[in-house]
Amino acid sequence: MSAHAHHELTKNQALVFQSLSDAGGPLTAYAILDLLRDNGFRAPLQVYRALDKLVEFGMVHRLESLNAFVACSHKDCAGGHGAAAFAICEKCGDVREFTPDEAMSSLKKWTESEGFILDRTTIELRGTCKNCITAN
Amino acid sequence: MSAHAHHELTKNQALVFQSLSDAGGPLTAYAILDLLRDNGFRAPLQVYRALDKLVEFGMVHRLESLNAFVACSHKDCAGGHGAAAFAICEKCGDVREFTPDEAMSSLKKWTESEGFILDRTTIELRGTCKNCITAN
DNA sequence: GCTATGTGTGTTATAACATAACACAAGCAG
DNA sequence: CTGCTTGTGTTATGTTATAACACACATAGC
Ligand SMILES: [Zn+2]
Ligand SMILES: [Zn+2]
Ligand SMILES: [Zn+2]
Ligand SMILES: [Zn+2]
Repeated sequence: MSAHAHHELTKNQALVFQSLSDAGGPLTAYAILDLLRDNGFRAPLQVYRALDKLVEFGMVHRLESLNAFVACSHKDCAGGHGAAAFAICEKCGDVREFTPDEAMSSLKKWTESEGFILDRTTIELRGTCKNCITAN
Repeated sequence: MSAHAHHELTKNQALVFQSLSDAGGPLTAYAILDLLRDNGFRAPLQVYRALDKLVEFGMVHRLESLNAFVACSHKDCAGGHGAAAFAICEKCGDVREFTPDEAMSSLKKWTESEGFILDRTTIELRGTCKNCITAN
């Protein structure tokens, strides 16, 4: 058994999370809405409210530079984790999540020296992924 | 004289840049539009087109997590610089730009080990600034 | 039982952010 | 002059996100 208890998801939250997991990549709120119309979703708020909770739970991350959302890449992510970073391929749209521990410790040094209380961090790298380079 | 030649700004670009410089903080494109109505601006595109160029020149940075734009904090910034990071206070809206050299070198190590060609980087820290803490 | 409170939901409408498409003007290279 | 590039002005539209209101359900306190 996992050391972390899974959050109890409501029906809408579970549907939104499943859409993101199945997609295997980022989706906009409106793309999720279209995927879930057959499940009774009719309005953006139904998606945004579920996303708000999933982000709060740490099961979904928001990609600020894409205005999109992605399921956390950690298997059965239920409790969230430290800061996440994302490498976003401009060619194929692939998104790789990783944990930038060393970069975060450097950024934290800056915030501490400045007396800035850090709440959350956005780190997004735009570029070209390995596949898209070798494929030329 | 400066070692860097200043970009020749068009009238619209100069007006937009001046608005951002005078503001001393981030502005949305529509806020800039409102500021420049008396100067003949009538439509968002006039602002966005100027902003595109100013960002390209490196004189203005886009804050992804705010959908806003801010003048580069470097005095008479004319040629751009390496990656920038921003500490954004959630209380007062203050934005501090800094150069996260150490964090960038760590992130570059990751991209190189993954074969990811890095094009540009977004680093935005959300939290509470020193002033807002001491002021409680 | 029956309130009060909190959370989730459904719906309509609207706000906020960004781009498409077209026409025209000015500068400059061939 | 012609063709090209860059900037501009305008109208319309597309995309992302929230406001406001009504209702359903569960649960805690009396
Ligand atoms: Zn994650
Ligand atoms: Zn790729
Ligand atoms: Zn700068
Ligand atoms: Zn502050």
